[in-house]
Amino acid sequence: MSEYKPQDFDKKWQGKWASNRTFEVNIDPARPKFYCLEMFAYPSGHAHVGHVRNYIIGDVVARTKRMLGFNVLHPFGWDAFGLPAENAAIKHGIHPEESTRGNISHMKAQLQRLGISYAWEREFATCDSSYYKWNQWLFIRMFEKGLAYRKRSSVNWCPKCDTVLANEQVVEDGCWRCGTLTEIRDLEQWFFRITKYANEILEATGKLAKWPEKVLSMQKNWIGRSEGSKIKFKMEGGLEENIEIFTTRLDTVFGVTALILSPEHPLVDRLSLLSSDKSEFQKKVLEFRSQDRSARLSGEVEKEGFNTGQKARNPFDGSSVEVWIANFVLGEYGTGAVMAVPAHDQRDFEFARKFGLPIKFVVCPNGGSVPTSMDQITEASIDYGKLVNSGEFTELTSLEAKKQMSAWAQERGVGEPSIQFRLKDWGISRQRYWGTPIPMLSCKKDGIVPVPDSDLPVLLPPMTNFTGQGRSPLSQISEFVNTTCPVCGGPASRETDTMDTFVDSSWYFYRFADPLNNEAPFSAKTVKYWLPVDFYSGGVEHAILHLIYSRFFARVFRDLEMVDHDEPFDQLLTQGMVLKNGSAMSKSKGNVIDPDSMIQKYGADALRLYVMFVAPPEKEVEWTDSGLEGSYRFLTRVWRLADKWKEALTSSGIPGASELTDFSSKEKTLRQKTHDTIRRVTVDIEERHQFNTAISAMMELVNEIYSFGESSEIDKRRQEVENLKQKSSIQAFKAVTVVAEAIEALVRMLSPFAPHMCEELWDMLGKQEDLTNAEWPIFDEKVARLEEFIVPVQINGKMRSRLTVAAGMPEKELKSLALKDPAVRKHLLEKKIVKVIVAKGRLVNLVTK
RNA sequence: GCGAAAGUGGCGGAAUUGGCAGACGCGCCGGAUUUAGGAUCCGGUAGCCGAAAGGCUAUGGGGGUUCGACUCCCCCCUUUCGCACCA
Repeated sequence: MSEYKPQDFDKKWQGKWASNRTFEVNIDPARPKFYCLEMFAYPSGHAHVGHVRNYIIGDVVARTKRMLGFNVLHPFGWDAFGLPAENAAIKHGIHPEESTRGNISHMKAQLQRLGISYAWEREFATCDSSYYKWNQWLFIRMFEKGLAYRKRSSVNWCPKCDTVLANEQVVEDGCWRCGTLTEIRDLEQWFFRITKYANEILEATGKLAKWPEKVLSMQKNWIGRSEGSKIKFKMEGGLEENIEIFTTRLDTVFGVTALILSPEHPLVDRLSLLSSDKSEFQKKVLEFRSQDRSARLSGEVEKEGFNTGQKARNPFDGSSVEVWIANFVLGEYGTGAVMAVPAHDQRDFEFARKFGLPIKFVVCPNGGSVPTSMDQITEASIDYGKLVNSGEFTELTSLEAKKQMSAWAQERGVGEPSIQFRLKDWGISRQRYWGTPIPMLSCKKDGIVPVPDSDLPVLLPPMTNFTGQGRSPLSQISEFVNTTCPVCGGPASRETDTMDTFVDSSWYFYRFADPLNNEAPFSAKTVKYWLPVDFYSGGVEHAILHLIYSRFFARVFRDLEMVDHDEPFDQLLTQGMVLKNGSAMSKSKGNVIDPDSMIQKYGADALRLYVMFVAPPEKEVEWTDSGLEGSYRFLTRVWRLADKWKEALTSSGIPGASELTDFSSKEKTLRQKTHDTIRRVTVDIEERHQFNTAISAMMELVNEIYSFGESSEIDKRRQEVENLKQKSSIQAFKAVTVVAEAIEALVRMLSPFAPHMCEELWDMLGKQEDLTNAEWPIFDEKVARLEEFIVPVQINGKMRSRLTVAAGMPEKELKSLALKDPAVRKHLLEKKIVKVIVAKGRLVNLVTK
């Protein structure tokens, strides 16, 4: 009798996998490939079970696919640049490089202790110059194509830390690090022209059939396409300008009673000069500008605005309307100006009520009527309907009016159809040290020029003193900043900002295909074989950022003729968090479950199995120690089973189950269960990604093998084979064969979840071949077919009896059997059968009166 | 406010095409084994009535479609997530 002690062999198998290079792969055109990827990790120091869940999900898929005959690429690496390491450097004086490398090696060891089947030879970190070199190379290609450009824009500024913060680093108006209220500053920034692909990316969401609906709808909302028109209103007097507005409700244009500009609108400064009280005008504009962004973040803010005193002419009816400036109109969206239609837009309505603007009703909703007095109405009427008071367009439906009005405006040169997106170009400049240097120079004579490819990478210079003071740490290193212009040879200065780390993560999955390439980011050949990623899993928090950026990069590569696909990820799984005491694990909350201590106590396999068994992968789960113990118990149970049978199973002369006939009914039942389990587990893992039900199917099989083996008759046969070996009776061989079939299939199917134990059992069962690449058990439909069914009999939809019948019994016979059944007859007394429904061998329902 | 998803025993969760609701596991109860505890093995475990046989009620609530609804349709409630002045 041996005992299940994972501590005795976990390390042994991990060592063998590494020394045999079991998970390393090469291109093999003869075999179908499968690229299985989990979102790579930010090396924070310690992985907790929440992180680890994702890696286990990917590992089960990768290991299963390997056994199914696929050439599986399953790599891992590190998203190693970023603020936390730099902040730690400021706080504790440890260089980001040092802390990052230390964290990586610790986390790598954690993943290895879990037995995740990564091709570690492909590992890289984004802070490796051999990786970020290609960020720079790519940046230059994008610059050449006009996809990377510089412009002035407003950014979040923390006055205490004296640095710029990314949008996502501003939490409730304040700096995420020190809580100081952030300000808005205008700075020169580099942008990626993602908006060029906005429409394409949006339209292609329809093709992402294997992505969760939730992620697709988040992306659609984020891109935020809206169709409408741009219309020019000519200013009267004062300025000889047009004010262009964007609207999706051109049908309401006869209801315009004002134009409203955002405080950031380009005309605002000139309008202020025409104002009777310039200083008051400018004061208000500045107030709005500083308030605007923080107001948006905090949610609700009172609508404020003022009349500029200027007027503009509505090209449709020639009416003259006042031009206002208000805080609720966004500068970055559309044209930065809107037409106010208080009768048909709730925001305009509120604004009009507050500031006494006229309200003009021009669209009568279907079934509604035109209000007699505007004083009565309490909210805008936003529904489509029939136009009133709209000149030649009166009586048209909203839809028809939009079309005709748009054409009307276009003919007269006062408007055009327009599509606007909520998505903005991606600002990638970061005034930080720990990131990829932007490979650009500024020369007095030649302007902004890229670093020549031959000078790449622009290495991140050594830095010792992290103060967090002053902007762009790199600007403090004069040896870095001062250089020569590659065009004229004169003095030039380097760009001192670094790239957003989302640039790093937007294409790392291509690099895994060809991680050692020195000539290019990757070769077309390797990427053509391995990409797109077949199965990608990670947290839903990346639904918009990383997953949109990557879709953008794929298209950039495509247009650079480096790849020949549009979409980088075929199938996406977003895994749920692991909670402890109802909330996400975090160091600050002190509720972190450390995988290492669990592995120490129960072994890697029990942890792996529990995490997969507790719920479907997309769901959030609450961590429970007792659940983990249950999984450990199951593994112990499997172990004991194999241990009990190993003598008999390793006897020579046992025929394969498929070579024998005339099994007893008990044996048939176990075989049926074995093959049905193969079917269920395969579908659950491969197609449905319902790992929890795959495991419960295997648990059922184990229960079945136990009850089969516990019978004294079978146990006698087991002993007979153990003692007599090849001289055993055919009956004894049959019993052992059936168990052998079940246990072997079980060990194979369980191995993606519990690879260490299964390797050990495989060895124990005398198998020579390598389990990692062993064949997935083969499902035999004929064996899985039940010979007998239990058919429920209902009367008026209520369960009354069960019939045990042979498979394939004709309807007629089933019906008469049901009617003869005593339990059924009891319920049929004094009742008339109106109808009998037989659902193809599954159920009988008698309808009575 | 808008959008999406979800709501099933004490708990995590099953139910593949509209066809036996509660698979599997946790927990709990009982039995076997054991000097004892632990471990293990076996059995029980939605609620209510009943000694039992059996019956009734149950998938957030209310209606509907159907021979039959956790599953489809309508209304409502609750929870979670996402978006939130995008004109």
